[in-house]
Amino acid sequence: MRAKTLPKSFYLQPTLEAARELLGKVLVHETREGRCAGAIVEAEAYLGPADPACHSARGCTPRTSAMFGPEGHAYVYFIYGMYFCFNVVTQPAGVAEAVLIRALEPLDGLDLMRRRRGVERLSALASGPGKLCAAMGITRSCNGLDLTRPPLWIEDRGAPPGEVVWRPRVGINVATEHPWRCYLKGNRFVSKQ
DNA sequence: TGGCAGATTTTA
DNA sequence: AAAATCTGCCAA
Repeated sequence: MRAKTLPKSFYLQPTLEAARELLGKVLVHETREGRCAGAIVEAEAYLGPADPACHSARGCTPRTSAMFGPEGHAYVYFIYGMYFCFNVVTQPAGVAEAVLIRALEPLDGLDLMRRRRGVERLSALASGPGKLCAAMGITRSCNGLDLTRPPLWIEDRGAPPGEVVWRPRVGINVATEHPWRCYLKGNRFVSKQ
């Protein structure tokens, strides 16, 4: 089956549904170093100002402005002094919700991903939000990019995603009671089962 | 295999 | 001061 880039309209759906629909889709990044890609196997929904764990709950700031922008664009932020996290904006400009991509199954450009990470094991390359950004070469400069075209986009390669489970989100200290993290059951590339 | 400390810098 | 994290080290 030929790969199809997800159209902008894909991102305009309730954020929880977008998170589930993103599982199995393929994130691709092209840089001077080469091209790499991975299938999304784990994601978390962040549901705007009413969700205290969502960055937009503290208003629009220079850091979070991309989440307040149009759907289908990237929201990338820097965390813990050394990692980046990659999100997909899922609502129109002014409605600040997003899906955090938490883990990928590496598909293309495996050597490049290994080099960037300094790790050999395939299952350790992108099994976490910080790891996948390092492996894919996603940094500050990707913040706000339109995900419907190069150099950073998401495509559908027609693979059946598999069984989806919902669990509480990880790495947060508030609103931990909601099962807004979804992943492919039993998948070895997920950050935490 | 699981828990914990340390790394490191941006943000409000 | 805390952060939507990761790694290495230690114990069991």
